[in-house]
Amino acid sequence: MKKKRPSLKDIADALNISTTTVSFVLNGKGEEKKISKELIAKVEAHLKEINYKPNLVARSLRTGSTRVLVFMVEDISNSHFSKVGRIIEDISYKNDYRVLFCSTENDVKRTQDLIHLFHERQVDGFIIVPPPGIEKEISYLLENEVPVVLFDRKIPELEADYVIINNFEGAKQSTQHLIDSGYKNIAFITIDLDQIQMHDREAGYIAAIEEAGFSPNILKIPYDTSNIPSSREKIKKFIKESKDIDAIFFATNYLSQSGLKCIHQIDAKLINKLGIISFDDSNFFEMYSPTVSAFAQPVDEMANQLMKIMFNKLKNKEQAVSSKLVLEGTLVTRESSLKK
Amino acid sequence: MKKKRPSLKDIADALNISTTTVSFVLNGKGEEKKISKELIAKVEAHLKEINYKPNLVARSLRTGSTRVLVFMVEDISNSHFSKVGRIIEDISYKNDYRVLFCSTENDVKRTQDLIHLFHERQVDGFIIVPPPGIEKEISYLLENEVPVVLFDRKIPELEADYVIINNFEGAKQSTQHLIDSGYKNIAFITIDLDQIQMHDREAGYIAAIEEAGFSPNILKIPYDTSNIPSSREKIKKFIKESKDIDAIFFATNYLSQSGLKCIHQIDAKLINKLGIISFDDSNFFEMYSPTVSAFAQPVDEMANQLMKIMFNKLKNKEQAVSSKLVLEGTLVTRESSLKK
DNA sequence: GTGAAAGCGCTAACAC
DNA sequence: GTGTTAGCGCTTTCAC
Repeated sequence: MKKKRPSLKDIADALNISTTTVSFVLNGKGEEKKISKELIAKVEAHLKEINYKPNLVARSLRTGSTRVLVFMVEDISNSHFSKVGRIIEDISYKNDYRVLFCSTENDVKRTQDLIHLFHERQVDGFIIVPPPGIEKEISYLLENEVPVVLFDRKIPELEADYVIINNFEGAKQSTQHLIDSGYKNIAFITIDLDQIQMHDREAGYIAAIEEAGFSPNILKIPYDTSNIPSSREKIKKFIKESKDIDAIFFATNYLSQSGLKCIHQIDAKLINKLGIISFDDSNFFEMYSPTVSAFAQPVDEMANQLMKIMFNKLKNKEQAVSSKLVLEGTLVTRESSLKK
Repeated sequence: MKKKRPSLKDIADALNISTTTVSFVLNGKGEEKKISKELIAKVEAHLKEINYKPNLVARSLRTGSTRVLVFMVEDISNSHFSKVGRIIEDISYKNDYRVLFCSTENDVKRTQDLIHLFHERQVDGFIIVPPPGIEKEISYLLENEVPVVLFDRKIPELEADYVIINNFEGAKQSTQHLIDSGYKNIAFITIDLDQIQMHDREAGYIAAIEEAGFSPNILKIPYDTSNIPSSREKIKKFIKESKDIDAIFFATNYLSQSGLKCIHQIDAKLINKLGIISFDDSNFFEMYSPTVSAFAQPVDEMANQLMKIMFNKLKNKEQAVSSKLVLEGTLVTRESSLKK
């Protein structure tokens, strides 16, 4: 026998008052609406007693707002993204928003599905790390005036707001740091993806290398989450075949982690001969032996700026204040990039 | 200037037909309701042209169903859970359900919030790996006849359905395998959590050890995601201080991974002297050197059974068919548990 | 101070 | 075959 969930009306009937009154009390507008203290107390007691849970679907239909934001990143298990996610979640909770997380796996089809799914369910805003090829869906959201903030990378053709870092500068500084430590034959291992942040990192590496009068040495791995072992093989082959390399700059933190395993598997002592630096920091790098240097993104600042822009959009739907932010990261030097 | 999103009514008006007709076509009931082929085609063309997206909040309010399920696990980045999650997602999609994933971090407060959040938003069903202390919320859901299936562990006091494995048997088999390989001094490293699956694994270990006439040697690590380094220290200390240990059985895959790092850090050659087996498999174990033996849960079968029970509940809300499943896992022997 | 009632966008029973 | 309409549970304007 099915117990129907109590509705506002059931409560109003039980208490012999109107739904309006119950609704006001429920939303903490009792005082404001000058409902008597006693009535408020009575209603609240009853709400608590029956453990009333409002139907948020109905509320959303009425108010047009779900108070839900989505945070779509490449891979939520990547510590860079999950750290930012965590801060975003905290800020949102404080402002009475919930956050749904999801991983796009950098796959357009999947991302499209996710965007439609959430848009149809009326989420209030999107924070997206856009995979290549997603321009159309993003413009669709923009046309429909759904708040969108891009993160980690921008889409140059699009009038969308974003918070990114200066990838070129970061990569250049990282490479320069290896050069300053005395390394002369610095390889760059990156992901073969046509995305602006990857191009910028590569360009930064090349700029530093050429300024120093060295020659670039680049390995590009296909982006393919399902095929980690084959990436490993490529990295191993590359390292084994280029015996003269004395340092490696990895373009992402997950590449660094794969790379470190490869280096270890080739020869347990090899890690002590190579200079290593990673773009993007990771908890793992502090625990590794040797500790691994990294170019760290300002996680806290990024999350805060992201939410500032998002809340601004949420509040002033009309007013299109364009916010395009390029932040600077910091070089975190640890043992792996000291001169060996 | 805000472009209002078109509603069913806008379409009906534009086409000079009723919302009913549009609704039927939209839901693929055109044929069934004997709407003329031409009209169907016309409506579909229009829907496509304006890129109509139904307001699923309104639909949910009307139908009482969101076609969303939640999958709540300890840590979605744990490969055991994410594998099951992936299969669940696939099955759900085929049945036109979406799945939301979230991590409870084994924290009651967080899990309560999550359950309320989703329940108020009217999700259709919950698949939950219950953290200790969550009994009350689960019974609340059950009382409200919300479909719930527990996973990975049961709550003995509760009349909730579940799909788990035979932890006792698995742990016993794993331990026995190490004994059969000739190890005599087998330690068990587990998590200090008052949860039945952990007790069962410990009991299985002890049973095998005592049958063989050996004595148990157990290390319990506090469950605390935020404090991985201190867990590492405990494991290292334990291994260093018990010089006579010749094998270790880890109670979870994440413990095994921590443990392997510890062993490596103590002495790179140590791994070749110790017998190792892990409860729960992981992709990582096949890549490691040596490859790591594990007691694998039947991921595919678990996910399928889980969804079978869930769909059964979803379809027959009334009929309470109790489904409590205890599946058997399989021992996957790899290099780490061969006699050294 | 409190209540009546409209309406958010959709579905589906019923009417014609 | 297609249209009319009630109603899902809630918020909020307006009336008293």
